[in-house]
Amino acid sequence: MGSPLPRDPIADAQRNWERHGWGEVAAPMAAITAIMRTQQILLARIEGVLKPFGLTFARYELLALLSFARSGALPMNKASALLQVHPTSVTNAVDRLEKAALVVRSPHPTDGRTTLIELTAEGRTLAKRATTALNNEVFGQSGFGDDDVEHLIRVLGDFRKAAGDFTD
Amino acid sequence: MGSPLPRDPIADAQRNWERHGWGEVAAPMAAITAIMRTQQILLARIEGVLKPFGLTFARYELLALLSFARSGALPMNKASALLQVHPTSVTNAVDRLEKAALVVRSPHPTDGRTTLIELTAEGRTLAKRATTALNNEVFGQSGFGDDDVEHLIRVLGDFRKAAGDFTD
DNA sequence: TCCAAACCCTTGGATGTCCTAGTATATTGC
DNA sequence: GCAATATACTAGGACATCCAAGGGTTTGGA
Repeated sequence: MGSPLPRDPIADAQRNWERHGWGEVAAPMAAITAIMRTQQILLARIEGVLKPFGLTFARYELLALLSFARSGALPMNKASALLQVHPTSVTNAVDRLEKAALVVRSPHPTDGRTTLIELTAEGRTLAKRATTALNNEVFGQSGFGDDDVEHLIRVLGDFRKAAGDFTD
Repeated sequence: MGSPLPRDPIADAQRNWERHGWGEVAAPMAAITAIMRTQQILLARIEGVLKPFGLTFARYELLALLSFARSGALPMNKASALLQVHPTSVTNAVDRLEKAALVVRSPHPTDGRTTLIELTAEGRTLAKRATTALNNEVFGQSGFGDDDVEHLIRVLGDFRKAAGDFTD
């Protein structure tokens, strides 16, 4: 999107915060802003790897989730809960995946309100290939050291738990 | 969006990765997924605080950036570079901020290609009020410990630098 | 039994992000 | 000096996310 900046804009923001008497919260502000930016970078990498497969991250996540379900199928509301996104986002993703013949919608056997999302054979194959690509090109080269990875998992796990993501 | 899950879905994903022979990259995958989810949570909190001000995070960031510029004005391309977003995203944000009379577009004095974004008095006031709210309600209660904040700033800073965000 | 409340999914709308052009203005190089 | 290249912004389109509403299905209490 652009060439590297001469200075870290987030560090600058932190200095600005301190300069304006908000020193107390300057560091958390910087950390949070860094998380936002890191997410943006990671998402771009992931989308870049998935593009050749005709997938976006949202669709890939759903595909991967289904591929781990014992039966290869999940109710939409279950998928929404596990992916932690709004139900309408799942509807959107399923619409597109279904058009691509990677999943199929089927009625729930006992609950007429519920719709099951089912992986097709092509969907399962594509999920596997996409996962391999992501593992090789993104997760396997994250750039984070092993210790930092462990630390991130712990710190962000605590944060997510405190935010009400899960009980455990 | 939903009640807490009984188990951490990211930890489950990590176990699934290991179970499928991708143990080498399971941890980075979990860390990256956690970053994505954490960003989602933080963004929701921030947007919640900004909503009463009629602002979104994208618009607030631009407003805050301008409020720190010495002259209260910046060329659009400069803003795009500093915020690390696509130029069209800045166009979009400026359109809306201008409709709200928080900024004004003005021609660059010497370069006819460039457009300056200028903070209005209301824009400056609103930026200040919104910043106070964010500091009190989000950054001041991030939930991250001081040590974790320092660690995040360092680790994510290294990551962003390696990703080519800045030279420094 | 039966109706109200709860739940599930979808549609429509608002935002934001990116990409791909297209237009206008500057700079460069011959 | 002028053409070719580079830069700056914007228009249009594809996607994703959320919220608000609406229609169908279940559940539960009177």
